Amino acid sequence: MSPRNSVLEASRTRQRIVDRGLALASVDGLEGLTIGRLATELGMSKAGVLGHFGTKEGLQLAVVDAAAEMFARAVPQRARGVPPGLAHLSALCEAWVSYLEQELLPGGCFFTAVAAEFDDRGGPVRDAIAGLDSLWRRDLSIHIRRAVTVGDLPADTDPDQLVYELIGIMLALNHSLQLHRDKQAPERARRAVRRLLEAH
Amino acid sequence: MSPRNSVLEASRTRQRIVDRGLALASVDGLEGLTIGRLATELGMSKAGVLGHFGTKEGLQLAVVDAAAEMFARAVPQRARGVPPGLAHLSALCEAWVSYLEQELLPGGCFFTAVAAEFDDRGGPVRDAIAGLDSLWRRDLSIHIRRAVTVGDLPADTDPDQLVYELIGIMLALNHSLQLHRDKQAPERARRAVRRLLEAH
DNA sequence: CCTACCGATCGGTAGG
DNA sequence: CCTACCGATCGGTAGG
Repeated sequence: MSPRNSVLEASRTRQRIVDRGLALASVDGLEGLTIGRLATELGMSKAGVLGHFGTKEGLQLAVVDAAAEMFARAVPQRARGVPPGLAHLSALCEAWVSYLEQELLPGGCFFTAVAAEFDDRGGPVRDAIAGLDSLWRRDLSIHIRRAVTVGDLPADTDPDQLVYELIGIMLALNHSLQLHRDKQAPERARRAVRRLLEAH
Repeated sequence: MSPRNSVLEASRTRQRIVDRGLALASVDGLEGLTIGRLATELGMSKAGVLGHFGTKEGLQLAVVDAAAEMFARAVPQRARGVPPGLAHLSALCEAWVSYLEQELLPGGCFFTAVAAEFDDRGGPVRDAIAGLDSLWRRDLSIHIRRAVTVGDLPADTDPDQLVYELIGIMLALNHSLQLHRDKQAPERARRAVRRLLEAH
């Protein structure tokens, strides 16, 4: 009854596949995400799923893209109206903490999971993940330097060091939430961020 | 030529399997660790490998045990001679940083990788990982409290908060090393630890 | 978007 | 510790 869909319907189907794939991959990883399971859960055939992406790697890249969009909406776009400097940096961190706290995906932060998974491999998927992480680090670094320029942070602040420590706080947050279901973790993260930004 | 080995030979074979399994799992995860590949790399049959552990889950648990032993040798046992208090805590952190810096396993820190992998599942493997992580957190917490008692850290120190932030530093270290091959990361970690222990 | 199929590999078992 | 095998599932293709 539903072969040969219109272009619109096809793109809607593609979106459905990617959304479900993102949820599955956040739990089982991008390698554990299988075309067969995705097809079953969506009530489709494997060929129907695969047709939208060509190969499994194509599917994985589409899922990474979707995760990046979700992160962008939840964190940097939330802080858009906030004026540059320490206020903006704080807003970014707060959005970041609450993004992790909300657990929008069943398996916790997608990027933490797939970064650990693709860490030590080569290929386009790993490159996409590393590239997005680099972009985010650069984004953070820019806001830190802006806060220094404005005078909100001392002139001898080392932006890369601060980026490093902020990332650590968020990695620890995801770790505590996922592995120990520790409900105090978000508050610990906020305290750590506060202490870090005050100390500098 | 080699069926029916002696007990000693059997335990040696088992150790060979676990060691290789640990290296493979640090790269591909505990689920990506397959009996077939392990057998091929060791020049054995699949049944020969599986016989030592019964099931794949048994193999996974044995590998987790081996990783815990490796970590214990590299970190807490290194700090054994150091007197309690801040000195001991600092020694623990330095051993921890250099354990990650050395990259004894091809895939980086085994526990970071498998924690992210088994995060959101159930079962004995997840429980083993979470249990070991809890033990290590408790160990750290004890040394922090000891440093408070001795007067090396202020009386209002929150041990769990400090544990949280130390773990973040080490997670960020592994992340930077594995995803970006960042050679400055160990020095950043050391600086972060120093700042953290001085601030308290 | 489907059915029908491919070779390869998975974890695991029987039997020796 | 081996050979020989099991059903299930993997990613992917042919053809419509």
